Amino acid sequence: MEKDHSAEVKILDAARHIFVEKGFNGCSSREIAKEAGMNVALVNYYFKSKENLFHLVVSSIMKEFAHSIFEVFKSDLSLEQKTRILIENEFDLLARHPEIPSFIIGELSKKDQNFFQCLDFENEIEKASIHKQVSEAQANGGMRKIDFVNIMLLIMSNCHFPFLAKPMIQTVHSVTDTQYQDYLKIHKQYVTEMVINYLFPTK
Amino acid sequence: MEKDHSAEVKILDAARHIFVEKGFNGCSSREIAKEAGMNVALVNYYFKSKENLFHLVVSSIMKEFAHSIFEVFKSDLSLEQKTRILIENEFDLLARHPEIPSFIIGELSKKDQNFFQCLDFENEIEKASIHKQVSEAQANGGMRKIDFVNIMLLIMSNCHFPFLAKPMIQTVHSVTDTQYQDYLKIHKQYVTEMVINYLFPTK
DNA sequence: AAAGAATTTAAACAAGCGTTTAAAAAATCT
DNA sequence: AGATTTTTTAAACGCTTGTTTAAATTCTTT
Repeated sequence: MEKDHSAEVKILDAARHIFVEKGFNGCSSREIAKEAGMNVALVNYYFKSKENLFHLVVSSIMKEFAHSIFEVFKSDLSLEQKTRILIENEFDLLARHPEIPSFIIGELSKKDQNFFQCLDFENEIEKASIHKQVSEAQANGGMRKIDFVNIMLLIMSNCHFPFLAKPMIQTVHSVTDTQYQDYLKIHKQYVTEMVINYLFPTK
Repeated sequence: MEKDHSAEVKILDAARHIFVEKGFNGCSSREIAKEAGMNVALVNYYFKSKENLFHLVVSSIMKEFAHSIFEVFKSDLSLEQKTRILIENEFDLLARHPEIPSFIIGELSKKDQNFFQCLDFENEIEKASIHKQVSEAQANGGMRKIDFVNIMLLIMSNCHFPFLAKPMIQTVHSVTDTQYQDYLKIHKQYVTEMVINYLFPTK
């Protein structure tokens, strides 16, 4: 028999919203249940525990963000084009979910690291055979010889940090939300140019 | 009369250690008091409330990091040299306190932004007259014409994110602590070269 | 040494926490 | 329609939270 999922989904949506806004320790099961319009006991009825619900929320968010990256890895493009699209996609995705990076960073720093190894991103990277494409490009001089981890670190640093540091920058430089949007828009262009120039120097 | 500060300092040190490790909502006043070897009531006797103690801890941390930056701003060097030293200093400071960025980012995203405006960084920036130096360098073609906020965003992104993303990268790429240290060491060189090349293109 | 102020303590406060229970309500099946 | 299972509910569980109180202790001053 099929059960009606609406209660489960309502709780999951509310949990995602509240966990992201306040963190695991910054909210209560009752608060999540209230936002979902449900009784407190239903949280544990459907999801066993607050911790388990949190685990599900974080996993689904990380999969969403990882999917966006792996789609580009798997596409049939040059590495330079992949880099451009990667930056474009990250800025777009982050503009739609600007609060996610600080949530992930903040929560992941408090939990043990083995907590999310089940997602198995290494397998996905392998399937996209992006390592091979990088090695070949570096062998024929089309790309600067840098380890793949450092390449991803360079790209992701420049995409994610502007969103992570938004509250910081706004405090330090007295910037409004609208002004910050403008900074982000032009910043994407700077980042693209800087990273491409560095990774593909012969161009 | 002078009071003995040892109890106050012990609590402040314990608070900094535990707040940074577990976040404001991730620890209790009793836990802080226990680490300081004091009675719970002393936390409120000396610091009025947990929130106020937290405020003091965050302010002192942010001043420490800001000081390191303003020292470079105020020095008598070219912008290119300042950029090099800024990156060098940030990587060194972060290597000594790798858990601070994720603490600041994680906690600042949950609190209201006016919370820390009392630190008045804008005044410090003004005193260092860094804006003037940038304008002049950009006028005579020595530096790419980018707003100061975007310049700082470029530099800080590449310094801080590698420390923010450490748990993430280690999960995704199965990297040990020692291996990650090596990635960081070489990454500092990449970042310096990339940022300098981009901000001072004629060199 | 006595008096007064500052510090430290154990105990208690109400409130909120995650989770469980057992009964009520709704839905499903025969 | 009656029986059975699934979903929802209110209430309670023991425990921890930040904070306060009032008594005990230590220190300082006279």
